[in-house]
Amino acid sequence: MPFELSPSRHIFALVDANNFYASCERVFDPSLRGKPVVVLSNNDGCAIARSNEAKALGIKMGQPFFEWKSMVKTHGIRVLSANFSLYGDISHRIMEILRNFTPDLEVYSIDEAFLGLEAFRIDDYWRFGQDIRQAVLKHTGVPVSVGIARTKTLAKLANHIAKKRPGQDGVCSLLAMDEAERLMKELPIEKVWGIGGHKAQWLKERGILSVLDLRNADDRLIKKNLSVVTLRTVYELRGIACLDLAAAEPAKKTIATTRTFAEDVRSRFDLEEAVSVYVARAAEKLRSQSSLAGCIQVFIATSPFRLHYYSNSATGRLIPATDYTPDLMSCARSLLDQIFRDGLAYKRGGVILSDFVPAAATQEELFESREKFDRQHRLMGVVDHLNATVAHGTVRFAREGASQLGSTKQTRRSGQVTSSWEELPAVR
DNA sequence: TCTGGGGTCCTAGGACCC
DNA sequence: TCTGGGGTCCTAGGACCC
Repeated sequence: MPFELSPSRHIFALVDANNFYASCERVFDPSLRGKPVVVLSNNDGCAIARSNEAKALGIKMGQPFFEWKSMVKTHGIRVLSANFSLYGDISHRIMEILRNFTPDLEVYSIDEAFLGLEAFRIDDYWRFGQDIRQAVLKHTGVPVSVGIARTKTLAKLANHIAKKRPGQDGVCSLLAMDEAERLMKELPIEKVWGIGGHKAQWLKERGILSVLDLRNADDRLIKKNLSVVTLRTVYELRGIACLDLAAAEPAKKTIATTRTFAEDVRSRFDLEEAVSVYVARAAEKLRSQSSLAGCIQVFIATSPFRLHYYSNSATGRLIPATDYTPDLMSCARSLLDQIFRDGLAYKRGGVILSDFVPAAATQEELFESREKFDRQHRLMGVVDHLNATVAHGTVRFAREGASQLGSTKQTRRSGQVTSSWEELPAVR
């Protein structure tokens, strides 16, 4: 058997912010409250967060801006470029508040976390959920919803109910199984964590329509056709925990920096500049988790929405594994040579690092020059420190260029109110 | 005209080996 | 008509997530 079959004795709470990016914007600009708010992706391309008012207008997640631009004036929609440093900062504060409720905390994404509660004696879970909501709202201004249940998948479902069902007041517990069954009967399967469009379609064609149907589905049918991942989901719906709380953040196995360019890039030189910027950024992330990369991949592509789409990538091995930006840039440049074709209008590009080893591990190949390695390591340490403490981009490599080629367009961004002294809000 | 970015896990199928 | 068998390792691509 792949996992234990006994009912879970865990208790999970999933805390998830409501319309997180839109709510963050409202914290520092009260004039956004009560109005439809939409936050845009890089290059102001498409909607990545919507307030409830904007959702009610029919603007979809991921929908391109130009498709609903005409509604902005008529409905008074407030449109903003993404301000990720602000969201990251507020996210961090929320997680610290949640840590006061339990040390068993898994930060699952920028706007949600699982809490392990089985170690506590809690008489009224609904009340407990309300306490969490009020603490986060009071200290950050961001509204959150809380779902409580015996498995992570059920806690996710509970959170969905907490958000959508009137009268829940933002909290829902599925600890009482008969109540859980009643609600499952009403919910369609695509609301389940792990059931995407493809699997939902397949299941519906076989008459499995509600969450309750899925919970009662035949194990063999699920495993044979939809893999063990979905079988695990079905077990979780039955209250059998297959997913544990991951309190420690695991090191990443791949690190990517990819962008859609603000404008077409045509020349080999300009493309190299853009790729170098992405290498520098990816290498910085690599060093922040103390890894060395053994593999680097570079890709470039023209617009997939135009004729004659071209997309290609090249992969190189790094021997020995490294986190040294200049070496990564040299390798990226020769990879770019392999895939660059003249005469095309490039619209996207990126760098992906993988095959990591811990930076602390003894590098057998390094006996040639331990000293050189140490020198490089110190240099990168200084660069990272300056960019982290003074301002990002304080120190750059010549190959990154001085122009803004390959960078993104953000014409509607709110201020750096929490991360820049100059823009700190004044209270009167 | 205008269409995001960064991850994880699993599976199928090819290469290779004995 | 008939074309070994079984194992491992690796990679590309699919599906899903936020």
